[in-house]
Amino acid sequence: MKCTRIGLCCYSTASASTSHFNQRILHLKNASGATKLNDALQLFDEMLLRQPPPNITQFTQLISVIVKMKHYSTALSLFRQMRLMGIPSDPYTMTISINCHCRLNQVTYGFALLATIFKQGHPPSLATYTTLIHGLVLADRVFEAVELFKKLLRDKLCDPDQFTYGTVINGLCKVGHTSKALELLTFMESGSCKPCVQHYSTVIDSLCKDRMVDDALELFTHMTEKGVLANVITYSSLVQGLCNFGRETEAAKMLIDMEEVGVSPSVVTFNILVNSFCKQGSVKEAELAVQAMVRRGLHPNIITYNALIDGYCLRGEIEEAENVIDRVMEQDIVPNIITYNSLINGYCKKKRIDEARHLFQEIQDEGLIPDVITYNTMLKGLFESGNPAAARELFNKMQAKGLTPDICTYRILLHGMCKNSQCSDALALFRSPESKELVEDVGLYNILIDGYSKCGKHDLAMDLFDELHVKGLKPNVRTYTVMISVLCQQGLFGKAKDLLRKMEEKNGCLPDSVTYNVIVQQFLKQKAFQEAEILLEEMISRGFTTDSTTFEMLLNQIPSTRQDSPTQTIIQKLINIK
DNA sequence: ATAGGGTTAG
Repeated sequence: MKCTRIGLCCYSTASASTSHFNQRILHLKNASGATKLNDALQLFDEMLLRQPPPNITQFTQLISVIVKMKHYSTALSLFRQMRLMGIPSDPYTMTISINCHCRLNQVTYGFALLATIFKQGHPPSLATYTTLIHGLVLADRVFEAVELFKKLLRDKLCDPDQFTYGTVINGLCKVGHTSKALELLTFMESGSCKPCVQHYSTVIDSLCKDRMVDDALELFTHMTEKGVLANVITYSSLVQGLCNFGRETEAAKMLIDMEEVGVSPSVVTFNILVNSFCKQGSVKEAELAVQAMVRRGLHPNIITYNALIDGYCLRGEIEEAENVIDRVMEQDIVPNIITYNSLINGYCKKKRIDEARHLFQEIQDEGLIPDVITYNTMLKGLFESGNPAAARELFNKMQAKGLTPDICTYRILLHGMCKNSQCSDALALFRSPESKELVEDVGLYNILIDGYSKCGKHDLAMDLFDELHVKGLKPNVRTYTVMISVLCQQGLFGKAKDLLRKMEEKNGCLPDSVTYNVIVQQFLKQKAFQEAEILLEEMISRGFTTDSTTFEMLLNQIPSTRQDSPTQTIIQKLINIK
């Protein structure tokens, strides 16, 4: 096609190629597969070289395809190439560029482009503003996002639409300002841009995550009354919220409810239930839920099976877990690192450390990369099998492989070292510069205080308790329990009792069942029966009960007490509870 | 004709 003059020939060619490009763009929009990106880039090159250049809208459409595939830097480089070829940007391409920069964590650059839009003499559109608001949300600058949103309203720059509201509501939920999100939802209801199921679902989900399941259920009823139909995601969020609170029965009922109104539960919905049953140890119920999903024509996926495997492993039923692996393999589902983490954990719990080590090696030979959780599991197993040296070696190895230990790694290490009479090594690790970032953790102090007290170094334990306050960390119920135990072991019973009162009255930290058992046992050992009885009455009235050790110590008192003595009365009360 | 957001599982 050699058209040297502007004429009919060239015009018709351009028009033919326009529809040709349109077709290919349309095709790409619906395509999926490995060659999609390359095909798009190839088409872009052809379009860029075409004389006369194709319509800007075609470029916009094509680059949008690339953006949807999340190739933001590539999209930006294509805009750069267009500029070099003399194709000017317009408010549409600018908005896409802003979006790309925002996704690449360069919201500041996005605002620079906003200035360019102004300079070009265009008033920015709602889409541009919404993109920037979203950019601020992505950058965790939700306060500024809300300010910009308010500015739109105040200065009447644009009327927000469902996109804008959706972005702001999501941002508010993301930073935990669910009540503000709820206010905005109410504000929408009073205006002309009514909230839809997605807006409600976002807030419902956030309420569930804030542990306010009943508020979530209330909002769910409210949206239904407003005539907005819940979808599978709304229901799944609620199922999840209920399960997190141990309300599995209501969750299962929710599943029935949704089917009655014609919303089909998805694999995700069922997985939430399956997982929840497994976590609370009822793998049997979980298996029934899996059967129910299969009956509905849904296919369990690796997440379903991982839940079952983990459930069996937690119960120590390794054989059952291995059977699930076989079911996975039969269906050509590929196990992932999470599958193996559960299994390794199962072997470790059963003290079958050699099998754990073997599996750990085997998955690496297969090309799977262990994550921090794999290493944490192995470390715990090695310590518990009495091999701190191997644990230490593995800890070095994980760092050499570029994995950053997390707070759990340090807890496992410190606890393991203390248990294996390496308290001073534990403290050295705790003080080492590489763990500096993570040591602002009460849990680590609890472990060290406990460790030092158990090896008789009470002074050091007390020093650590003081240090915790200096660092501004708040002791929790475990810290107090350990400290109470330390004080008792030193014979400072008065101080122990004071601390028990102080934790609650001054620091708002309620003693739990362990706290009471620890202190009661100490008093019983000292034959301070009256003190023990007062505390036993208190713990019973608070709904706690004795553990087996405490109960046994009490029973041992029976021969030396009268029938109507306080001790026997308490024992009778405890029997009634149990 | 072309741009922007949103909720569910290990």
